Amino acid sequence: MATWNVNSVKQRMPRLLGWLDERQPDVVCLQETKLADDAFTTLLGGELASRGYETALYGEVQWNGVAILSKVGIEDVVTGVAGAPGFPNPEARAVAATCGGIRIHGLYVPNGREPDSDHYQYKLAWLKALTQVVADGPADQIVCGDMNIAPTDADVFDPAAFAGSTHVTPAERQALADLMAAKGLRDVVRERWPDEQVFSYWDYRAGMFHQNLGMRIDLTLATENVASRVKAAWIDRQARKGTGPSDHAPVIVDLDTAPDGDIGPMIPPPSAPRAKKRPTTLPQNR
DNA sequence: ATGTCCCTGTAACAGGGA
Repeated sequence: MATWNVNSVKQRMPRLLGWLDERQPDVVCLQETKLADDAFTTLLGGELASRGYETALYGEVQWNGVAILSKVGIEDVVTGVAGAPGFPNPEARAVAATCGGIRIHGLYVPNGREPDSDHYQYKLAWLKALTQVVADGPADQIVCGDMNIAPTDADVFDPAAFAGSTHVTPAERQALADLMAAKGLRDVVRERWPDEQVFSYWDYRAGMFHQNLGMRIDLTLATENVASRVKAAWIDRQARKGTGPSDHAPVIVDLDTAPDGDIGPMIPPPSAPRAKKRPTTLPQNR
């Protein structure tokens, strides 16, 4: 499964379709689609259906917008977060569905803008309501998306550069910690890369991506049942390169098809045939 | 520090959001 803030699904369509064909995820959570549901379906419905995806959409005309794409079923769809405030009206920032037996929450958490602003208070209240929804949910859950919070100082390129800014304040980090504690959620990408700089967002401006001056604010959090099935977890930086990228990279998590141990080891036994060595005469790929 | 990109509305730019 994967989560990706695409920053306009209309602008990102060629990149998104190519990426789906390349990575072939079973479930994808999209954020900042910036498209009403009827326009989303007109634009992408056929392309997604031909690839085997069903969709759960919660969009708006101009801002925000979230979606879940799934090849493994999409049941009990819920849009929005029960009990969450609007700003002042409800915004399209959350969609949940059960896909392949896992309750998936695809989220675009409010930005917060400035500490102690109305929008910042909205962000904290919204996260508190989300925490209750997740706490009331089943044992198999994934909470993912653009959380607009860097969990620790290791998740920003320079903590000093973020002094006085949102995304790193103690209150935001505490709200995230409370959300994780409510259901024992694990940050599966950080667990896989405990000592690496792994960013998911780089500002478009000033060559930030080129210099790897980014933040890790797109998270995949999993309950114990699901986290124990994780076989790989990474941020797909390739998708941030080249022409017409989003400012966010996708986060990809591979799950075993059954709880750990049920289908045997993933590493082939020594007797398994090895892949042929590549001939050394191939031209260098540069 | 605000150099980019994306949206809408209104008209080939302004203003908001990230």
